[in-house]
Order: sequence, then structure tokens, then C-alpha cells
Amino acid sequence: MRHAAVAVLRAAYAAGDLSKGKALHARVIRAAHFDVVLHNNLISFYAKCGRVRLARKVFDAMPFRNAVSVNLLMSAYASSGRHKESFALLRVVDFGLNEYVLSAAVSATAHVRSYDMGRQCHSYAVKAGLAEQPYVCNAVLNMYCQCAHMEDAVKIFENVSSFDAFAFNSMINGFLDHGQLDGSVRIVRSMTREVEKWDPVSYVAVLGHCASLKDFVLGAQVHAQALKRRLELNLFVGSALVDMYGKSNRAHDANCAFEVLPEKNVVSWTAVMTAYTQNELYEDALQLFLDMEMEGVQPNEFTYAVALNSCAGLAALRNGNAFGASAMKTGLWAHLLVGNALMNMYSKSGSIDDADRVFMSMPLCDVVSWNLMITGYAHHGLAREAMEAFHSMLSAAEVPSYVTFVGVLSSCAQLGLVDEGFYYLNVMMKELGIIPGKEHYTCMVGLLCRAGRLDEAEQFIVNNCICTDVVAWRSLLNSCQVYRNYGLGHRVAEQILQLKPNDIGTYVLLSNMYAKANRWDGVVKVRKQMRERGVRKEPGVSWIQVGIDVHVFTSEDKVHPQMEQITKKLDELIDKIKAIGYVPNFAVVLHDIEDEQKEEHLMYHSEKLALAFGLIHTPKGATIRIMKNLRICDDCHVAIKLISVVTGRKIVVRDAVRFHCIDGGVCTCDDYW
DNA sequence: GTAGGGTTAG
Repeated sequence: MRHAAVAVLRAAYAAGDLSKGKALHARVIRAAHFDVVLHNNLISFYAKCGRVRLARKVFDAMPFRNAVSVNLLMSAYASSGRHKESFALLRVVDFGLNEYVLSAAVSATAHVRSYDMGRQCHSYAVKAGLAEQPYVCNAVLNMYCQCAHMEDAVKIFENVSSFDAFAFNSMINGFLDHGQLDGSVRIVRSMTREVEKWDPVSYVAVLGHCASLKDFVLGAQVHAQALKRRLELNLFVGSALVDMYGKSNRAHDANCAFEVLPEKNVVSWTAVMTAYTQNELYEDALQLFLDMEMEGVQPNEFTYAVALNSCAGLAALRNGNAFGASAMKTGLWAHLLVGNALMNMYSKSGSIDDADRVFMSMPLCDVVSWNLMITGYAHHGLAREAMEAFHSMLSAAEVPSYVTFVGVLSSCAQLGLVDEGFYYLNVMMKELGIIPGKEHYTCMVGLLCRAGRLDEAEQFIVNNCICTDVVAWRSLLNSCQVYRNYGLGHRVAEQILQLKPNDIGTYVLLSNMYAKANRWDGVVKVRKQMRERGVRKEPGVSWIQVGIDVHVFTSEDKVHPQMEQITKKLDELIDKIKAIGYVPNFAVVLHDIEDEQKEEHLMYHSEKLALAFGLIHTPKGATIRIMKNLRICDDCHVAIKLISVVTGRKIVVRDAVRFHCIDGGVCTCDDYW
């Protein structure tokens, strides 16, 4: 009976015929005597067919079971991701665990990241004398890696003499997952020496290590080794290669690794999209999304997140909206990852209200969501709202992170809350043990500058060893410009130009500073210096989306087909704002041109062209959103504020650093930028 | 009739 039945089950599985198996099941139930092995075969059959509930039914109906029955059901649960249920099965076991069941139990605790349960299993293994069993030992080692207790993992790793690739793989991934790159460097080194036979997972792990370190040289060597064994065709290894090249800023190589894959799945597609996005090739990433859908591959939550991040990079609000709607239809919208990506997209596209709306509707949120809200408000010049969000975050018992404090400190800076800023820096360091980074120090410099305490700001830079940080110095120089402190400004600019010769941002700030202080001799000097050193301004580019099209404008570029209309509109606008006090600010013109040309030059700044175009092509009262690659210039800032008055429009300009939300002649940047 | 680690986000 048993042999025949097993043969039937095997055939039924091979033919994918579930009903044949069920028919046999019925006969087994009617049979006079109970056979454990046969019932185990039934469990195995249902499990292989992906019918875990039926497997469980068989299990529950058994008058007695053995270790194999338990193990079969546990692995069925594990392969469908139901690790808690797998672990819970131990409660019905009324006999001692063997090495099979024990390693399944340990791996369940590893998946749910339960250090406590994992440790209990480990001590059980020690008492039962099973701790040295290779599978148990590896499972325990892996459990400690997953549960972020690398010190326990290291103890096991060091005490066992002979290891296969498995243990090395676990150790590398454990160190990588917890950001301990020095640890993974050690393991990878000894692995290249001691482990002869790498398995495919080893390649994936080592490539992940290379990706984290952006170690393209080692990555390419691993690639070469993989080629010898034709492993570049393996979906996992291939995706890891795509990721490694992408993170090493080699989008083209990433694409080659992708193209070579004979079978592509949603992960490999998403990996190559990610590679493009991380290298700022947003349009290509979005094109890949379309290609993927054409191939009939369904996007998952990661794919949507990457697509939305590309939209964020382009500030492509409409496309982002479309992806959001599409994610809503597929039900993937509720994923944390997608919600966060949507918030990010709205925030980077200048639509902070929409970001807030998404945040409020998210079923689950995490520290990243809170950070997006806080930094989003801060970038939009809404420091009060940012601080409110921060306090709500604390009330919600979410633990602030490194990024949280970047938002908090920059909000304190915007509000001129010097004491609060230092208080929060202290909380961050003392209470949360977060080591402040450049971003925090730069915020503190900005904080002191905002309060007009420029000398203290300079001292702060010197005292905190961030003298080599151009961003910190630039923040100080910016304040010198705002406060017209050209003595300090000149010194600071020298300092920056020593660190980064020909830094165009510095020349612009310096020139603006002299202009604001009415020091025309200074402006002339800066221009001369630039000419002598051959420094050229990067062309300003602005873009605006109208309908489904993105219209791009470069300064002085007159190639747009509707240039005539745009010029006419601009003339009109300039006349109107001159009537309410606009005076062109020639100081921002860094080119050596005649005075009479300067007004025309200013008029053709890319943001003004984009704005005029937007005013022509959008309905009355609609908000206009403009993106710019550089920082908005002082003249345009003044002009756009006045244009918002004469047209009654809300105008949002995203420049290289922040948002300017301009409404009724007032900008959220408070003219401090 | 039984086993483990892996790729995509920030």
C-alpha cells in the first residue's frame, strides 16, 4: 500500500494534479491502519503544491507524529513566509527535537528577528548536544547575524574549525545589514583565502559587500570569477551585479549585467531601474518601467518606490501622481515603502500639502516617514510646521534619527532659535548617542549666522574641525552676503577657493555680497578674477511641466518655438512690476557686457522664461511650479515675488537647495538664502 | 517521507 501510494503522489505532483493527490488522501483516511510515513508523504505532497492549510489538516488528523512530520510542516510554513506559525508548531511536539527540527526552529526565530527565542533554541541545542551539528550550528550563527548580535555570531564563527561557504555568507550579510563594513571586510578577506568553493550565495554576499563599499575593483574581479562559472546568468547573482555596478556609479555596466540575463524578474528590472535612478538618469529609469510592463512583468512595491524616486528627481509631479494612482489600483499603495516614496515625490515636487495628505492616510509609518515630513517642511521654509511635526513624532513614541535632527536643527536655524538648536544638538548626542555629522554642524553654522553671530559661526567651524567642509563655509559666506559683512565675507571666500578652486557658487555669493553693500569696486574685482581664472558660470536651466510635456529653458536661450509670445508676456510683466517698484539688479550679471545689454540679459534668465511660459499656458489662479538646476538669482527672486502680486498667482520655485513658495509678494525663504 | 544563507528602497 505504502509504495504504491507514494508512487501515485509523486506522479500527481509531477503532473501538477492536485485532485489525484486528494483522491488518494481520501483512500488513506479510509484505510484500516495508520501509517506515519504515508501521512508524511501526504504532508510533503500538499506542501510542494503550495497548499499549506491542507498539509496542516493532514498533520492535525494524525494520531501520532514523528520528527519528520513536524519538520515537513515547519518548512512548508517557512517557504510561505509564515515563520511565526512554523515556530508555534513546536508547542504540539511531545518528543525531543532532533537536529532537523531544531535548525528549522532556529531559522524561524532568525526570520522574525527574535533574539530571545533564538537564544532559547541555542541553549536547548547545547543541552541536547546538538549545537555542533553543522546545520544547527549554521542556523544559530545566521540567527545571531539576523538579530543584530554580531558579537555572538563572531564567537560561534571563531570556535568552529571548519566552515563551508554558508557561515561566511551569513557573516558577511550580517555585518552589511548592520552597517559594520570593517567586519565584512575582514570576512571577505579570509573568505577569498580560505574558502575554495564559493556557492552562488557567496557571490551575492560579496557583491553586496562591494556595493556597500562602492568597491568597483573588487566587484569586477568577482564578476570575472562568476563569468568562469557562468553564474552571471543566475538571476540572484545577476541582480547583485546590477546593484553593485549601480552603486559604484557605473550605470552602463549595470545595464550590461541586466541585459545578459536570460530570464528577468521584477527584482532584476527594479535593480537596473535603481541603478539608473541612483545615477540621476531618471528618464531612463522611467522608460525601463514602461519596458518592464510591456514585457508583462508586474511591478511590486520596490518598483513603485524607484519610479516615484525618479519622479522626485525630476520634480515630475504629474508622472508621480500617475504612479501613485497606479499603485493605488494594484493595492501596493498601502506599503510603507510606497507611501514614503510618494511623500518624498510630493515634497521634492514642491507639493508639501500633498505629502502631508499621504502621510495622514498611511496605515503605517516609520521614522523615515516622519523625517520626510520634518525635512519637507523645513525645505519649504515652514519651520514652525517642521517643529510641530517633530513634537508629534515624539508623542507618537517614534525614536528620532540622524536625519530627523538635520530637519530639526535647520528649522531652529530658520526660526532663529539659537538656544533651542544647541539644546537639540545636545539631546541628540547625549540622550540618543548619535554622532553629529557635517550636516548637523552646517545647520549649527547656519543657526549662528541667522542670528547674526557671524564671528561665533566662524569659531564654530574652526572648533569642530569642519574647516575642510565647503558647505559649512558657504553657509557662512551666504550670511556675509545677507548681512553685507564683506570683510569677513572676503576672508571666507578666500578660504573656500583654497579648498575648491574656481567654485562658481562662491563667486556668485561674493559678487552678490558686494552688490548688496553697494561696493561696485568689489563686484568688478570678482568679475576680473573670474575672467583671469577662466571660471565660467554653468548655464542656468529651468523647466516647467504643462500638460504632459516638460518645457526646458536655458538662460538666454531663444530656441523655444513660442519665444515670441514668451518675450511679449515678459515685457508686459516687467512693465507692470516696474510700476510697483522693480529695479533690475545688474550686480547678479557676471558677464562682461555693456550696460544696455544687461537688462535684456536679466530678462532672459531661464526661470523668468519658464514663468512667462507657465503664465501663458495655465488657467487663471493655478499654482505655477518651476524647477531650476542652480540657485535662483537675486534679481529673479525679487521679480518673481512682484509678479506673484500683479498676477495673483502662487509660484513655487525649486532651486538647487530649497523651495521658494512665493505668494502675494512674500517668499517662504524670508529672503534669507 | 526531512535542512540552512541570497537579489530590488532609504
